[in-house]
Amino acid sequence: MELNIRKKKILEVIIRDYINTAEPVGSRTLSKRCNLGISPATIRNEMADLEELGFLVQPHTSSGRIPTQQAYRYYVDEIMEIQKLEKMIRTDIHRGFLDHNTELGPTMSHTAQVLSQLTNYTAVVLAPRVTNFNCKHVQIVSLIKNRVLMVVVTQEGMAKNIEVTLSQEVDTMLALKLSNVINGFLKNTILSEMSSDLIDQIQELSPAESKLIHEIIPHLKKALMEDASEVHSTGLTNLFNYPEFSDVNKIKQLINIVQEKQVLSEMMTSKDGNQVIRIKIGSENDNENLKDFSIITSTYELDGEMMGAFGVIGPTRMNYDNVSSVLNYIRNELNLHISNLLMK
Amino acid sequence: MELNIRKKKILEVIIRDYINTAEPVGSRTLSKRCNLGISPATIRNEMADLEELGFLVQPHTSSGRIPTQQAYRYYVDEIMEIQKLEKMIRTDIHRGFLDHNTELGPTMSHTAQVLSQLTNYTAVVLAPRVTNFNCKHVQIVSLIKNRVLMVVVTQEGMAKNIEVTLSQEVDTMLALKLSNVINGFLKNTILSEMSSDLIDQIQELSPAESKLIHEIIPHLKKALMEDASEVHSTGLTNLFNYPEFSDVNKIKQLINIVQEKQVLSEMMTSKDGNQVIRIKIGSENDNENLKDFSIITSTYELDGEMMGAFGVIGPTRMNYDNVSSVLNYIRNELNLHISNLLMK
DNA sequence: TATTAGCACTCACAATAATCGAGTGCTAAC
DNA sequence: GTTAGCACTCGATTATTGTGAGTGCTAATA
Repeated sequence: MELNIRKKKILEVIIRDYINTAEPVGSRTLSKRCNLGISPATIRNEMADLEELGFLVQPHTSSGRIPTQQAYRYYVDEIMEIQKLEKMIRTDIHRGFLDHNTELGPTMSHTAQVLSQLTNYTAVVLAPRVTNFNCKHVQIVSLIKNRVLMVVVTQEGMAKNIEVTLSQEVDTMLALKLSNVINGFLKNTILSEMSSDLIDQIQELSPAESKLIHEIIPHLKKALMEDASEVHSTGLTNLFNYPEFSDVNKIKQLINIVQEKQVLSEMMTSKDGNQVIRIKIGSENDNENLKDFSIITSTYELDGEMMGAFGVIGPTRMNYDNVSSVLNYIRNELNLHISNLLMK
Repeated sequence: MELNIRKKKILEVIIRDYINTAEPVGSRTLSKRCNLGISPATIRNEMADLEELGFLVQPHTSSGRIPTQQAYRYYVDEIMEIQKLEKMIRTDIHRGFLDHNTELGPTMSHTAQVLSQLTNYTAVVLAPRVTNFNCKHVQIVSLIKNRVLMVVVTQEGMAKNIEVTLSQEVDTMLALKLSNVINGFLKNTILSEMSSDLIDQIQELSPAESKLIHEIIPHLKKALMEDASEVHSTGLTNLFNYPEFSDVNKIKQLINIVQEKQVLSEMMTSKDGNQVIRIKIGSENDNENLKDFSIITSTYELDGEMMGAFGVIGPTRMNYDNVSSVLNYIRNELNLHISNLLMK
C-alpha cells in the first residue's frame, strides 16, 4: 500500500504524537504541529481518507483519531529509520557492560536492567542455552547415597546442573569413573547420538556400572532437550505508569507473559526471516496474552551461532524508534562482551 | 487487654464478616448474624466501646465499622484456634507431594503452587540454603581456559554452583587435584576456618597451585556467606481479585516485595521466638512495602536444623484461620518429604 | 480542482444537584 | 442493662447540565 507524501507525513505526525501523549489526535492540534501549511479542514479530509484505508480509528465520533495496528506496522516498515544512539548514551552503556562482564549471570541481569532503564518498558533477556549440541564435558558429582548431580559444560564454557536419583548408590570414585566414560564418548560424537547399543559396546564397565550409564544418558538427553534457558526480566512496574495499563487485567496479562518463561523463550528464539531487530505488534503475536502488547526482540551470537535473545515488551503505542536503536546497540555490545566472556 | 465475653464474640463476628466481604460491618447486619439475641442498639453501644478501645474504626461517620490491625492481632492471639485441615484436603496435599518429591527444585515449586492454590493468596517458598557450615564436598570443574565452576555439596546432599575466573588456566586434571586438596581439608574442619596460614601448610602443592587455592577459598567463602537461597513465588495475580488491590500502587508494592528476594529471605528466616507459625500484620512488618500486607510464614527442618521457610502474603484482611491451618499441615508434609528426599 | 472558512452537530467528560439507604448517636421507655 | 424510636450523616448512585475539542458538510475561494 503506497500513500502520497502528504498522507504519509500526516500519518507520521499522528503516530508520533499519539505515542507521546496517548491522546487521540485532532485536526487542529495537528495543523499546528506539522508545518505543511495546510488548514485543519484539509487535514480532516486526509484523515478521513486514512481512516477509510484502515490506518486510523476514532474512539468515538467527534474525537480525534488514533493509529491502528496497521498504522504502526506501516510506520515501522515504511517511515521509521533506526537512528544511531547518542554518543553519550553509547559510552554510558559501554562502560556499564565493562563493569559487569565478569560472569555470565550478572551480565544477563545487567542487560535486562539497562534495557528497561533506557526504554522505560519491560525488558526480557534469555541467557545462553546448554543443549545436546554444544555439550563438551559432563562431570558427575556424588551428592548423597543414590543421588547425583550432573554438571554439563558446553564448548563455550557455560555450565548447567542436572540432579537425578539413580537405582544404586554412587560414591565419589564411581562418580569419577562414570564421568570419564561419558567424556570419553563425547570426544567423538554428540550426546544425542549415544544409543543403548553404543553403551553396551563400552568394554571397561561392570554390569552395575553399565546399568547406571543406561540410566544416566536418557536423563541427560531429556534435560538438555528441554528449553530451560534462564529468563531474566526487569522493569515489570515500568509499564504501570502508562495510562493504558491502569487496568488491572492488562497487568495480569503482562505478569502471565513474563511468568510463562517457556513460551517467552520459544517465541524469542524462533527464526523470523533474517531480521536483526524483530518487531511484533499487538495481534501479530501468537500468544493470547500479548495481543495488547508490542514486543521488540533481537538476538546475540557467538561465532555466528545464536546464543540467546533479549527484548522489550510495551504498549502497542511503543516508541519503536528509540527501542530499535537501543536494541541495536545493545546487541553489538552483547556480542562483544559475550565473546570476551566465554572465549577469553 | 481483656474483653468481656460478649465484646469478644462481637469482635470475632465483625472480623470474620469483614474478612469475608471486605465491607464495613453495621449493627443491623451483625445482629442477624450473631445469635446472641441482642438488638442492634445494644450492639451499637458495644461497638462504640470497641472503637474507643482501638479495635474498630469507621471509614466515615455513618458507615459500618472495620477492624484495626490491633483487632487482627487480638483475633490471632486470643480468639482464633488453628483447626486441623479437612481429611480430604489433607490426603490431596499428601498425594500431591508424593508425586513431586523426586527432586528438590520441583518439590519447592510444587509447595508454592499448593500454598497459593489453597489460600488464594501469594505464596513464597525459600529453598534450603547452602552455607559454610553444611558444606561437605567441593568439586571444581574446568569450564574454559581460566574459568572454573565450583560445585559445593552439602551434608544433606544439596548442591550449589559458583563460577569464577582465576588468574591461570585450569585444565581437567588440575581441577581434580584442586578439588582433592580442598576436600582433604574439609574432612577435618569447616570452610570458614580455612585461613591463609593453613593453606600454606599444605605440602603437596606447587607454587602455582597454592596460588590458585589462595584465590579459590575467598571466593567460596564469599559465595557461601551470601544468602542467595532460591526464592520461589506463585500466585502473584491471586491478590488482584481482592478489592483492596484494584489500586495499581498496591500491586507495585507487592511486586517489589516479591522481587526483593534478599529481603524476603532474611525476613522469613529471622528467628521470632519459638513460634511455629509466624504472623506479621500490616505495620508489624519492618519492610516499608509490606505495611499494607499481612504475611504468615513457617519453616521446615531437617534433623532439627532449619532448612528453609515458606509462607503466604495477603491483605491484612486475611483469612488467618485457614492460612495457619494450611501452613501447619504443609510444614509437616515438607519436613517429611525433605527428609525423605535428602537423606534417603 | 484542491483548499479552506464557516457552521451545525456530536459526544465524552466534568461539575452540580437530587435521591437513596445503610448506618450512626442519643433519648426515653421498658 | 436493654431496646425501640427518631433525627441525622454521608458515601454512593443517578440525573442534569455545560463545556469544549472534535467532526462532516457546504459553499466560497485561489
